Amino acid sequence: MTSTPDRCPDCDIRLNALCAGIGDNALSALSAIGRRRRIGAGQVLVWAGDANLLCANLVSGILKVTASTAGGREQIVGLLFAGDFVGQPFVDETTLTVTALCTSELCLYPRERFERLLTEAPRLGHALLRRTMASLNEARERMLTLGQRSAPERVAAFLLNLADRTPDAPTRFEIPISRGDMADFLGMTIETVSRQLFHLKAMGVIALARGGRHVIVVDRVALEHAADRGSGRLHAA
Amino acid sequence: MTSTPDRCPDCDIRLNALCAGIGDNALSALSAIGRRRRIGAGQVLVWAGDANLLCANLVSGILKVTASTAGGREQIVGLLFAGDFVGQPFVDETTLTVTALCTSELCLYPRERFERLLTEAPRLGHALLRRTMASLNEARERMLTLGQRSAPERVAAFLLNLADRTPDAPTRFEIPISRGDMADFLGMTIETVSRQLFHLKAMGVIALARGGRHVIVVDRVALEHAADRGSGRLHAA
DNA sequence: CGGGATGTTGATGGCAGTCAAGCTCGGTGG
DNA sequence: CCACCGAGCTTGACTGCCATCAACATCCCG
Repeated sequence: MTSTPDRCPDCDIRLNALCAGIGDNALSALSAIGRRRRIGAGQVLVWAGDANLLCANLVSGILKVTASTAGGREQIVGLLFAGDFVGQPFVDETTLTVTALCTSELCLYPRERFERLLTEAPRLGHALLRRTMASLNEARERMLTLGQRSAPERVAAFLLNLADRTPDAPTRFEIPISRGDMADFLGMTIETVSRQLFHLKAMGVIALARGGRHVIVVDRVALEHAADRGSGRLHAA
Repeated sequence: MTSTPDRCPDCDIRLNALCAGIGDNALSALSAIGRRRRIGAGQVLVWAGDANLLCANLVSGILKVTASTAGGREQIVGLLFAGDFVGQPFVDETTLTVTALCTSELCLYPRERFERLLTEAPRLGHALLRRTMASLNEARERMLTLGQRSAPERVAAFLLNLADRTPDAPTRFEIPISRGDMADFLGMTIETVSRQLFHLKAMGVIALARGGRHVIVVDRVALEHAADRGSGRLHAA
């Protein structure tokens, strides 16, 4: 028996993941096809180009979803946190690579069985639709950033996003990813990321600690201003 | 009577839009809440920031979906063609502007009623989920382009996409949007788009006609090569 | 045929990428 | 406890791509 159906009730993400509010039948069906797996930092869960066999819920940890060009440049197209859904239903060959940024725990589902469940359990499909819509909106917001915003704007907006992700302590937080990943996420280079952070620090907008990983927002208004217009931008008409 | 239920059978997009394969009950329910509307080129269907009242199927024409910065710069986050779904279910205030690029015909649904239908008609929800997943994959592909690809790569890839969209005549096609929209789509300026097209033309990869709107692909292999690596790029390791 | 919108071409400059050292910090072993 | 080591990060110098500004050409429509 790969699944212990009664592990769900005390699962950390029971209430905010896909499994929430889908009804008892769907939940036990989902539980029946799921199995837990833990993967270490840097390990790859799915390679782009592989047969698409897996979907999952991320129980704990952080994953990056990346696309890359023929030339080897990499773009992080999504960061996944505890409770997020992982995978590309309805696609036969994956186009994206999924990598753990830190030790992460997953609840894995065979893709085909998960898809079958989607047709059988409408509320599960509905819950996934909501999540997918939200991901799409997020992706579109990021298209705006990648297409139109300057380097200072990108970094400032990124920090604001992180700050808002920590509702209890919005002025002190940890950057959960390396400079390199930050660069891949924002569509720029490590050096430029570093310089922009330094610039914000020099302006007294933020302070950095713990090897640049810990951020203290000193002047939130200035940070918001930087996110909207960048430093070297023309004023709006 | 705003709806004529029997208009569906001879609708142009009956077979490839959301309405396909959702069952007769769902179809007539959808038909019952839908009403046709025609909008002219340049007209705005939805403004970002408005109350989110509408969803729709695009029956004919082309729509652009745009996001814009506080400074007024605009990014096209999606282009919609006949059969595509329009709107953001589950969101109360729109963040995106939807504009017709040419005279377009829509089948409009009040958002709330459409959402209710989603819970009542599982196959409709499932069909929308598939479409949304596809849109998300497309959005991610575009994030890669906007974040990592050079100007020559972007333009070449864009032309290839258009070519592949016309299965019957993949070497001769019309660019359905203006240079300005192309620039907003690709995250660059009108001038750069123009120059890249000229460059491809000068290299003998494409030919242009009808005021630069009509494209003939002369050397497909070269175009694919340009899309992967750009002209001025370092060779892959 | 005229005028406005759309697209092209040219000159210039700034932003961010590239290449190359140096630095910091956390971990390890002496 | 301290010296060493290496990965990750910072800083500097330089280059090049692409945005910007500005004319000019072309197309389309009345």
